[in-house]
Amino acid sequence: MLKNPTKIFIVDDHQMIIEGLKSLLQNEQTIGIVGSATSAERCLQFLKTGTCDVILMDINLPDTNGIELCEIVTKKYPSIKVIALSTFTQGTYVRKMIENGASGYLLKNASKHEILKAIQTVYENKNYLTFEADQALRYENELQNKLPKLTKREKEVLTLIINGLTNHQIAEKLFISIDTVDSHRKNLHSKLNVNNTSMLIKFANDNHLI
Amino acid sequence: MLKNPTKIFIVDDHQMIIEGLKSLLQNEQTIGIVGSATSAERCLQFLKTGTCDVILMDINLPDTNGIELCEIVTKKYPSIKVIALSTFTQGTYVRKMIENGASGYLLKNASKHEILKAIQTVYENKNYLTFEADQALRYENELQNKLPKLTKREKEVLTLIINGLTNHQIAEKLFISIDTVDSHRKNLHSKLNVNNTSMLIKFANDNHLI
DNA sequence: GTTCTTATCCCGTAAAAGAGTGATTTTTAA
DNA sequence: TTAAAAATCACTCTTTTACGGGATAAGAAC
Repeated sequence: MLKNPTKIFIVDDHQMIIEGLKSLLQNEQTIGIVGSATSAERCLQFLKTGTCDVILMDINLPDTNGIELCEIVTKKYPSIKVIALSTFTQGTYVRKMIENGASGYLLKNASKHEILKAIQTVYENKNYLTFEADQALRYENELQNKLPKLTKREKEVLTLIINGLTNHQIAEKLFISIDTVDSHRKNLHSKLNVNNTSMLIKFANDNHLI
Repeated sequence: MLKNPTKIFIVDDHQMIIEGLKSLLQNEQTIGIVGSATSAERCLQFLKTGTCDVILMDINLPDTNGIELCEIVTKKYPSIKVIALSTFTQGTYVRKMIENGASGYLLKNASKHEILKAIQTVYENKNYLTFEADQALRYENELQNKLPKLTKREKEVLTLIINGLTNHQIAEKLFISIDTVDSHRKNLHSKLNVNNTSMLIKFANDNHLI
């Protein structure tokens, strides 16, 4: 008994990656590559007339980024599953793709075996995260939970501090008193456990607070 | 009259890229792919027994990075030409690869035509830089020339400031007087045209001074 | 051999930031 | 609706920066 092959579409601005994937997958009977695109726009163009089951989608695209494209596609075509393709496993990327409807996350050094497994898994309505992506996600959650929560105003003040403004200038910009700015600053210091401006900036940069 | 095909070796930790390049280049009579590796170590392993004319080399490798590998290969096997492969065109990368012996720089979204041209160019002992890499290099040089030159001590002090140390702590660490630290700080301010610590840090970060 | 750069140090003043404590109002959430 | 959290402002005091002057010695550059 022969199944219909799973229809795959590839979006990546690197022609080499597209060729690589085609080359890796072309001899598989269970799947068929129905097309590819090097930009978000061309991908959407294809979907107007064509169809597919699974999209292998690069995160870094020239026009729209993969995260937005993912959102558009999964909302407009709920039956299509998206697997994110990336060189990196930064927790934020993984999280954003999942939040925007991706069902899977693969690294570009994935083996043929892993790619096939990912495709099969998402085709069965399950999620597939490559090991590193899963780790990154857990790690990010862990970190995020350990970081003190800054209020909206505190973040605002912190941003201005990082941009080189003095308390006086910040006060003017936000239409508040210098004492208030000073209060926010003191709270930032005690929350983040630092005691001068440069340590504050260092902490913010190190932890991508802004 | 038939020429011997140019022997190509590929180093990239992404199996997809290797497959893509092979797929793109396999039908070219002028070149022949003699092998590939997913790490610097395996590349060096190959070169002990095998040979090639041109190596297409990814900059970001798991073990040694491409910049070091490039240096090793071009010193040990001067007849081999290296073309750097990268997703990014950051001036520093381009410069470092060229400094370490690379003859070419390609982006991973290069077309088949450009790849062939690059291979041919470096095989003729000339250099090939993709447009973006060339631009990035010029831009970096331009920037570098515009930036004020900091002395060794000033950079040292700047680094410590960025790490959150006060003048007092810096003075202790460098075994100099607080007044001296203050002088360096004043010079940094006037050279970089800023007037407080956070602007100083911002400038340093924005221009990759440290 | 003289000038320029670098690194060092000192003085003094004013401004800014750091730190403690307390208090009021508005928003948010339980 | 009531308690908690966030945002606001005020006052004091200390420490740190910012910035204006200098000055000196060693070494590099010319």
